[in-house]
Amino acid sequence: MKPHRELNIFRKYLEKRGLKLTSERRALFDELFARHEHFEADELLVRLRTKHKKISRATIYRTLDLLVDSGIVGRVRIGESGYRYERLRAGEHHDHLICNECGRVIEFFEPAIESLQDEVCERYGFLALSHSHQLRGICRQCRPRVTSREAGVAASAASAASARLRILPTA
Amino acid sequence: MKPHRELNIFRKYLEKRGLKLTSERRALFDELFARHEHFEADELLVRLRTKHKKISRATIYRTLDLLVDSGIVGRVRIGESGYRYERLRAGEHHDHLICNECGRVIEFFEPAIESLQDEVCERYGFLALSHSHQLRGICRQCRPRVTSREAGVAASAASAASARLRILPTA
DNA sequence: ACGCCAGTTGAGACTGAGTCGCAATCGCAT
DNA sequence: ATGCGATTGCGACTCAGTCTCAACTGGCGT
Repeated sequence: MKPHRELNIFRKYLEKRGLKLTSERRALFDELFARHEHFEADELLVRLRTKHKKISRATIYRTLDLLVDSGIVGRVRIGESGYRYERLRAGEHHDHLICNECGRVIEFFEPAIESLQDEVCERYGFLALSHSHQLRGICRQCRPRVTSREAGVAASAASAASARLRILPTA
Repeated sequence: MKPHRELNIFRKYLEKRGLKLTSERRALFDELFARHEHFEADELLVRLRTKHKKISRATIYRTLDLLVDSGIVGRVRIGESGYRYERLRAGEHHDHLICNECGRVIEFFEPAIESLQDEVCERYGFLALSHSHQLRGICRQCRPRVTSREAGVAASAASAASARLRILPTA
């Protein structure tokens, strides 16, 4: 459970470019690996403020940048505004199903999609460096609630959606 | 070429909910369908400011909301900040390849990916309402330039990337 | 163990994108 | 032409994230 592995990666990352493992960076790292898989910058700020020590917002963001750069943490654009961060297990990769109702984030991995992506890239001579793939909608838990609540517009949208399974191409 | 079709959709959309086709909405619509496939809100603001009439930022955003809601225009989160809009040809749908170097946006459509998505949703009992799928990297045109410029770090990243075609899972 | 100094921090000003409230104005059905 | 609900522009506001800079500190060299 102890994130020895990640800490070492981070340590080495810092060392390699003459950066320091300050108490703030350490505290942030610990908080992050204490429990949370997904989190937002301000969430961390509050959490650290109340629990441990006060760390300025600037430092949170700066440290998060380092963690992202070192590959330990991923930065995702989920939802309407701002970023969301998530721990990255080395080598692993996944995409997201995001519930518009409860905000739940479901991770999924579909190798076949990945290889089709590769194919698309080849087709266009495109060298992919990263990708972002999210589906937004209603999760299993929220579906009963939603369909019963909004019988009108939403229901027709929902039924149309279930026929084609994608209706409002957000991207 | 004249976007009669879209104008009518918009007109009907407004009518249906007792909204008005004001000169500002009309100007925005025209500008949008004059040429541009992809654009940003501020781009429109500037364009309209200089060319035709002055339209406030608030109105730009408000009108864009209507256009998105009416299904004529799509709102995409591309790049680091803010939104990007694009005209939507009815029924069509596509995803994006975005070049980190030149900003070029390549549209692609891969039916097989779409149906795999549907499958994933089914697996999780998830009702998809929209999706967003983007690959970031280097486009064909920029590849020679980039690899020659940055022989070191970038090159190793690039070669690693070409082996697996995705390296830094951004989402 | 100590000192040094590049790297780091916090505070708060700043930015950019987008939203809001409200008084003045306009579209359009009658 | 009239009336009134919809719409506009303005500017103030929010929110997330960045920047500046003086004060502070980790950890290498001795």
